[in-house]
Amino acid sequence: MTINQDTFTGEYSYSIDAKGRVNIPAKFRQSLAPENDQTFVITRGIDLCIWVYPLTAWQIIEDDLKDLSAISGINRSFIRNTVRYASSVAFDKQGRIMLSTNLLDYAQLKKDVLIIGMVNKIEIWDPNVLAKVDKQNLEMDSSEYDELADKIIL
Amino acid sequence: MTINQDTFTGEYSYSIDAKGRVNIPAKFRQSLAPENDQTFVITRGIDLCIWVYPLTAWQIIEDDLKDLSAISGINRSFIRNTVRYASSVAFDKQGRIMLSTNLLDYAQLKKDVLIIGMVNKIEIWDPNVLAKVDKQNLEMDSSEYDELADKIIL
DNA sequence: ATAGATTATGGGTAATTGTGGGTAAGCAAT
DNA sequence: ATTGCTTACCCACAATTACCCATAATCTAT
Repeated sequence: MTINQDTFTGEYSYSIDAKGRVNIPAKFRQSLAPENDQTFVITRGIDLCIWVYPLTAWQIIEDDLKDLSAISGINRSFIRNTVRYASSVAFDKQGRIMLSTNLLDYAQLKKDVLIIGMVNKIEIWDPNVLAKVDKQNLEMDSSEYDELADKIIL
Repeated sequence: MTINQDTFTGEYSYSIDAKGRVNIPAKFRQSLAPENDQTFVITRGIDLCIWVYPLTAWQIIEDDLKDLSAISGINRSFIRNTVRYASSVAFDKQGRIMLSTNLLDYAQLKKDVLIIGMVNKIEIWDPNVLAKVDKQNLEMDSSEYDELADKIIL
């Protein structure tokens, strides 16, 4: 049973094969709405990871970007960096997608990867890189964190 | 007769079988509202235990998380840490759910477990770990406890 | 107290999943 | 056109998971 259409949770460890393919966890594939045509959009994350969106979710992001004024320099560079590395990929019969060397290099991916559901998108991490980021976050000021936790009652 | 839909009380002792399955107490299953489709969401607790939510309760948490913008770094790490270890599981014809090795390790579960109703969610504990936590709490200053007593009238 | 139903737990089998590799089709450069 | 390289589409297999049935223990109601 899936939680919701086009939403993803959980952490899975997978491996990239010699051809640069990774499996998308079966649970994630099953929760992908049929309108997406078994297609994701992959791009650079803000963190050192790869972001994976359902196709239709990405289309909405594109529409939002269109509304940003191009006069602001910040807007232009934000648009450029978000869209620049994005490409759509359908998964094959075994449920795998191909990752470009560009994205592999950016996220410093070798063989083993962690795939993490981030509710509306998916992240693909190198385990060591993520561990480092986790550690940094722990050392950060936690007051903002507590504020968030106050709003979202577990 | 159940007290309320999607609320859980009481303590039960169960065992995990060789395949990593635990039975959800019949009383808990019966009080689970039909909208949940016999499905729970299991994740790491803040304490060293597993938290088990009714599906619909978890969906509310997810919806709140969806409203957080991924541009803020603190939001990203909050979402990641909240959702990372969560996955949905439906119980089988015998009323059991499967626990991932990740969660089993985190909660230090061996064979025997204690399943405790926590009103809106369920906790799964290793008996020894829980005993240790109970003991620590007893040794703590009881002033906070008294504050709570003001708010909730038993 | 007894019979019948329900519940907890164990195990067998079929289906799914993750992973590896093969081969043909497309593309670029010579 | 030919060569070399990359990508798309198959097939294969081991391991895991889902689904079914069985049995013993416990509970329920008369």
